[in-house]
Amino acid sequence: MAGRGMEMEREAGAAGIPPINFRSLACLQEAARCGSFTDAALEMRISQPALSQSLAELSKRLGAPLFRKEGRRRALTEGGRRAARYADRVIGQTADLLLWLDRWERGEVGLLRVGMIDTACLYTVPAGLSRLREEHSEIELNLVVDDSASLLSMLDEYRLDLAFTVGPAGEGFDSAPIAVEPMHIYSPPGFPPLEEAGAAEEAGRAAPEGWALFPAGSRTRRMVDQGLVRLGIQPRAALESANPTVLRQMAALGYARTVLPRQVAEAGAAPVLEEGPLAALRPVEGVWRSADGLDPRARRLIRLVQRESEGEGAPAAAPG
Amino acid sequence: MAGRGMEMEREAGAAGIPPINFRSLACLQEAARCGSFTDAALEMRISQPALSQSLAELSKRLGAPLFRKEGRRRALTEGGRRAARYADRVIGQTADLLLWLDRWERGEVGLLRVGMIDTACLYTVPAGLSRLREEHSEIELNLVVDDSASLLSMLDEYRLDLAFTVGPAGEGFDSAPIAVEPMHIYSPPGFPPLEEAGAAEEAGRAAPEGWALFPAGSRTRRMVDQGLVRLGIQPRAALESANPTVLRQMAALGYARTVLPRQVAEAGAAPVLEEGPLAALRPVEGVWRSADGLDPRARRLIRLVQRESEGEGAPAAAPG
DNA sequence: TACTGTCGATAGGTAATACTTATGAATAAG
DNA sequence: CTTATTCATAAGTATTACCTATCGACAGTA
Repeated sequence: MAGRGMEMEREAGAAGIPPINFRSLACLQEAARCGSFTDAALEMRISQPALSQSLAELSKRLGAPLFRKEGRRRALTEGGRRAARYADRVIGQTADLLLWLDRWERGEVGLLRVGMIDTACLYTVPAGLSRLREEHSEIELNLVVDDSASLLSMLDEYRLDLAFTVGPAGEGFDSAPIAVEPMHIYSPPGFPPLEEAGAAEEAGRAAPEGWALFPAGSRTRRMVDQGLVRLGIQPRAALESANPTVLRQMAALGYARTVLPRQVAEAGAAPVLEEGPLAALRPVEGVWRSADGLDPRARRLIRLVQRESEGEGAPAAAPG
Repeated sequence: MAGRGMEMEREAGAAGIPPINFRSLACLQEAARCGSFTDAALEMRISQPALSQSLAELSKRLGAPLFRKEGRRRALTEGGRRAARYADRVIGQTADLLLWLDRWERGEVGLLRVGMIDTACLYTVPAGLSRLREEHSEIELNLVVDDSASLLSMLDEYRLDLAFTVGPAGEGFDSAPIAVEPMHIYSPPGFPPLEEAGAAEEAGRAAPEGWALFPAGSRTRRMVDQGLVRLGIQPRAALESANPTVLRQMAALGYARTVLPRQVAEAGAAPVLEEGPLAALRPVEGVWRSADGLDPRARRLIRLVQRESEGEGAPAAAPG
């Protein structure tokens, strides 16, 4: 007893299912259809003995005779007919699975879990999402709106396949550029000019007007703060919200200055806010785990979002 | 290019179905259930590398990744989940098939096509048939009533699995004894005694009374004719019918003498016929093609028929 | 930081399978 | 009786499945 080490005793392999090969099921199917082993073998492009042996093996493994001799031909027994119907079903289901998997690989079906920041959800992505639903209604969408940091951790925990966040994404992620949003300072009408505000700070007096800003610690807030510093402004946050619409509303009501992507600021019915200088250029990216590569459905969405926002933001480079 | 002769070009093997092995589906099923390759391999009683490779092969053949790396473990992809559900279905159906085939082999389910001659249907077999339907309601019965010769040719043409006929069955058939029916001459009350009839024949006069007999050419008729000859009788057939009830009725109405199995003759409400001498011993047998062996369902039926008719006919020997 | 245990992948080798061609036996047809 | 057809068997090779041994990656821990 040389060779194949037999340390492991094998008794009830798997669930008692014998090692049936799909080819033998296809053989049975063909043989049942053709009514002849020879023809079935021709049809399957294997030799007649191969088919013959395959069916003999199958019969042995199923533990029942599938054919009986009838003249020099072989005819299905009742068990054989049943097994053939079973083979039809199984092969049909397999073909279905293969078809689905193929379409899945191509990104035509399946689940796509997308996270996005508010402005992406409000302005950048929805046109692309609509197109995706039009063109690929069989892609099931799960949407999450949150801030960039949360989205990235969800991505990392495999709770998302794709996130539209403020770049750069960082270690372990790949990304495709989607848009660059210019963020300007917006003031309510009648507010004192910005110069004066800066001068007040310099003179050691408290600036009279507060700011409505993204939450401290958020990516956007960091960019905005840096931009304002470059402009010589040290803003006092009178209100913080992750919701840019809230910020605009506060500014529009005259409570505070704010810094917003232009799209948000201009979204109101009337242009109630006065656009000040550019404070930051906020890059929005489509982000995914580099370890797993870009999900085909996500790739489709990114392409559609880029196409829909063409000319609006940055010139989009093709993803992944 | 030595070895394996490759005369046959292979292109689209079967229906494009790759050679998937059921073991690999069971591997997928277990891996999905356990959430760990190692545990799944233990569960399946194969080595971890075997399972790992089996899944890699499966993935390759299905043409889609089934798992993704998640830490040092592997987690199902969406395609993997779908494939796992598919594996569940297929393995379930296979288990069902195996179960059915097993019960089929044991003769507990399936189709049984039985042919029988009139008297068998009327007296010999029905008790056993009832028992079979009681004990094995999942055996589907197809019944045919015809004469022995027709039944045997149906048997030969694979249109029956079992026939109860007048023996002996002959070449290519096996049989089990069921009963031996004594066939007597039965005369209507008031008919001239048999001696006179025989004497009339001898004297060259036409016998005044005719006979109601089984059809010329039938097995039973041949036996009856021989029996009557041995009794010195050359019967004139006034009426022929394959239906023994018809023969009895004709005799009961006083039109003719007849030769019937005693069961048939005594079946009428009142004993209107007078039993004469024994003309033949008709053996009834359960018959099947020797080439295919006795169908398990047929075996069950034969046993039940023999048990039910115990002591009535011949002592029954166990079939095949 | 390095040590250590766990999980899965890879390498090398053997057994089991699946297929090939060549040929034989049984049946059907001329 | 001869010939053709259909499937089974035999002998040999390629492919597949599985084993043991070992490695690399990761996570927990000192």
